[in-house]
Amino acid sequence: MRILFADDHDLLRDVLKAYLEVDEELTVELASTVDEALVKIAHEGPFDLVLLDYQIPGMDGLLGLRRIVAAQEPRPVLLITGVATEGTATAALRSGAVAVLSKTMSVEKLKIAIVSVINGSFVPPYPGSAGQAGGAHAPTLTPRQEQVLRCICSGLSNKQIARELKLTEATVKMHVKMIFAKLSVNSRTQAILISKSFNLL
Amino acid sequence: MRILFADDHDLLRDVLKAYLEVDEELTVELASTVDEALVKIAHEGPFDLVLLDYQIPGMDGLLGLRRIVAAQEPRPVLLITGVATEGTATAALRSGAVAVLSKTMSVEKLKIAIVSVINGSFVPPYPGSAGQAGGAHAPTLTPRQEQVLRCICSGLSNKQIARELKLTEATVKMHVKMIFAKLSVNSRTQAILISKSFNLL
DNA sequence: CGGATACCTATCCAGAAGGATATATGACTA
DNA sequence: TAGTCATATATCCTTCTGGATAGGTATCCG
Repeated sequence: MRILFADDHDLLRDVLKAYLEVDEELTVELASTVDEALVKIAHEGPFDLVLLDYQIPGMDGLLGLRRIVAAQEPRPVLLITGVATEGTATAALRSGAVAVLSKTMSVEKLKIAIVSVINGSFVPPYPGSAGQAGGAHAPTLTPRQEQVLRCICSGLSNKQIARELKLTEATVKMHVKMIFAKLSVNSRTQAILISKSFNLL
Repeated sequence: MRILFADDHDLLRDVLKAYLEVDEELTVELASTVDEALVKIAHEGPFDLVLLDYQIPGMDGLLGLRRIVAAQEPRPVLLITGVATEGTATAALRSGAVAVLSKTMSVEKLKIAIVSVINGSFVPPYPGSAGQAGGAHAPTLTPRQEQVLRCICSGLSNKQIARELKLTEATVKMHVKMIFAKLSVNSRTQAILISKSFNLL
C-alpha cells in the first residue's frame, strides 16, 4: 500500500516512515509542502492514502487540504494535527478529509487508523470529540521498563544496562522485549526514535 | 578515572556520559546544578576532573566556577560552553578553569581534551582564540557515509539500508564501520545519539 | 484466600551487528 | 603516471540482539 506522508517536521516524518515501513506491505513517500505533495500525486498517481499535516507550508487555511483531496479523489486523505479544535476538525471533514487525527495519539493507533482507512473499515475518531475517543495515551511502561528504556536511549547495550541496574542480562533482555512489544518496534534503534519523537521519557 | 559532568542539559549529559563510559576506564558522575556538584565533591572527594557547563543553574557569573575550583583544588576544572567570547574565556581561566571548551567541538576532541587534562599533557584551546585552534569541526563524512548515517538514524537495519540505497549488505556494513570509526562509537544506537546531539545531519 | 501484576532468572536459537582483511574499479590530482 | 580517496563487494568470525518458552518470587487487591 502506497502512503504519502506530507509533513514539514523532519524528525517525525523520517521516524514515522521508518516505523510504518517495518511493515513490508507499506510504502511511505514523503513530502514537506502541499505543492510537493501535489506534484507527487500528479506524477505518481493517487496514493492509497495521504496523511497530511495541518501545519504544513502551503496549507493556507484548509485550501491546501481541498487541493489535495481533489487530486486524490476518490482516495482518502487523513488530516493529522498537533493542535486541533472541534471547529477546525469538523471544517476539515467538510473539506473532504476522511478523518482528523491528533499527533498525541500513539503510533500503533495511527497505524491502525491508516490501515483501517485503506481497508474501508474506519470510524473517524478525532480530537475534541466526545471524551477521549480514539485519542492520546501513550503505551504505559512499568517503572522498570522505563528505566531500561532510558538506558537504551542512552545507547547502552544489554550487558551495560544489566550492570547499570544490577540485573542479569537475561532480565534486561526480557524487559527490552516487553518494551518493544509496547512500542510496536523490533529494534532498539527504532525504540529510541519512537520514544524520542513521542517523548515517552 | 572519575569525572564529574555538571550540566543541566539532560540529553547532552546522558549521551556524553554514555559515550565516555564506553571507555571502561572512565566513570562519569552527573550533576545538574552547581550546588549538586559541590555536594558530590564534598561527599565523594575531588574528582579527577570536573567538566562544568557555563550555563548551569547556580553559576552566578563565574562565582560558581570559583566555588567548584576551590572544592576541587588542586584537581582540574574544565569549563564547557555553547557561546563563549574571548572575554569570558580568559576570565574563566583567571578564575581557575584549566581550559574553556566549546560545545561545538567534536566528541572525540572533547574526550581527548579530558584525558589529556587528567594526564597533565594539555594545552588549553579555547573558542575565540587564534583561528580555529582546537575548535569545532565535526568528523567529515563522505556523501555515501552521510546517506548511510541518515538511514541508521531512521532506525533501518543494514539489510533495509542495502535495499534503500541499492547496495550489498556487505557494503553497507563497511560504511557503517567507517562511520562508527569517525564518530568514535561502536553501536548504531550510539551513532544515532551522537549524530543527533551534535546534529551531524 | 486466589488472582493479577510487576519483577527476576534461565536456556535455546536464528539472525543481525560489529570487527578484520582482501580485492577491485573509477575519479581526482600531485 | 603513480598515488590517494571514495566506492563496492566478499569472506570469516565473534558477539549482541531479538524472539520464544518456562520458570520463580513479592506485592497489592477484591
